[in-house]
Amino acid sequence: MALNTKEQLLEVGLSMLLKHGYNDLGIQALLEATGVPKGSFYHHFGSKEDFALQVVDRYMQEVHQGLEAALQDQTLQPLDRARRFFELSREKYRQDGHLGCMLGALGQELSGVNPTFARKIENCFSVVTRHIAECLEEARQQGQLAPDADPVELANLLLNCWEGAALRSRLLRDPAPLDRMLDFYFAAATRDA
Amino acid sequence: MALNTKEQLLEVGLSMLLKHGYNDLGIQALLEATGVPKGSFYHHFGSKEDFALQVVDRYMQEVHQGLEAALQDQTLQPLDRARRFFELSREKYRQDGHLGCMLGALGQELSGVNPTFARKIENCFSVVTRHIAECLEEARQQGQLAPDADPVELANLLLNCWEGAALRSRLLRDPAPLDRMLDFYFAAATRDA
DNA sequence: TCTCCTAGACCGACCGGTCTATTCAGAATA
DNA sequence: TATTCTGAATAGACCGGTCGGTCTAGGAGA
Repeated sequence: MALNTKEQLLEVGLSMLLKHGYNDLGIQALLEATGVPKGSFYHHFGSKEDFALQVVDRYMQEVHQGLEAALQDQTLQPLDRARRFFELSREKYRQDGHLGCMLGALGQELSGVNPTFARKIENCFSVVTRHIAECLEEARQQGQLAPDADPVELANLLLNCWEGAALRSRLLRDPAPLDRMLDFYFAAATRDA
Repeated sequence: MALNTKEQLLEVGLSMLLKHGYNDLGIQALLEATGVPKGSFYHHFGSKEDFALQVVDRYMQEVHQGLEAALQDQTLQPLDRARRFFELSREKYRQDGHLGCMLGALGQELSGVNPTFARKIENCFSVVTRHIAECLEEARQQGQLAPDADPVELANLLLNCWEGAALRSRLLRDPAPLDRMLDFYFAAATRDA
């Protein structure tokens, strides 16, 4: 049952962390929600911070699933693959109740005081942009983007703007800002291809 | 001294809130930093939440100063006025140690559980976009933007993307994402004017 | 004196984390 | 196969510290 218990803590912890953020999530509340006793929690995790970092890892597993599903889809043009990834993310946000992106939320909450988390989240962003940049480079080679376009910078822009739209979507509990942002970005990026 | 005490709490509270966020900011720490006794705090503020909401009001006063300084500058073209506002904001972030925008940080941290804050922050964003939209409408009329451009939507896009860049800037303690985002946005917005 | 504000001791609740006892599946031994 | 052994996992009482908030007393200006 050990694996199940840990998995359950991570899974329920993921949704609670998304809603409450880090500091507003009490261990006790998590244990009550899962029915897991405290001893088990501290058997599997060294501390609350360790736990949260592992939740982020789990979150990133899902992100990578989305990246793979979208960016490896050979039936789409490279640029459409990139857009597809964010549309998949939008659907995930919808399932979670329009709470936006956990990386953005934890990044904002913790990066002012906790360098470990700041590095962790920035590293996650950097990994995602790397994949997207590869995809955009392919788009550039196929003429979907201007020949002098910088895929790495374009990928960072895309992700950053997405995170801003995700914040607004969280505030409004409405996915509309996400779509508006994608429309604007892809129209702008392709205009002078 | 009453006014001074309250002002001091708001001012020091502003910088501490920016760095720590809401839940990680203890009343006690604020009182130690200001030398104000607890009784005074609860004389001026009904609760921690009330205090934080007033800090946001104070933050918005500064935002409005920036809006006025930039958007009323008749020596600039309308579109340059809008850009100027964000450049002023960027300079403010720099002074604060590249911690980004307090609205974005509090919005991310609290909007999952606290509807009062969610509404408050969303309202702040909405007020800012309204001013920017007016400015963009002027730009449209002067031919700096396409005749069929939607100033309200463009203003929301601009602010949302800015907030995303501000998050990344906070993570990296580096203003570069802010400038990249402005370059991209204004190039895109003006291209088909 | 009356009102506003300062002053800080004090409160119960809750926080993250520790500790010890117990359970239990499976390896080891015969 | 029956028994013992062992370590991982469960279980929750318990800890000191800190949290936001209350209360009462004192001081200052009208």
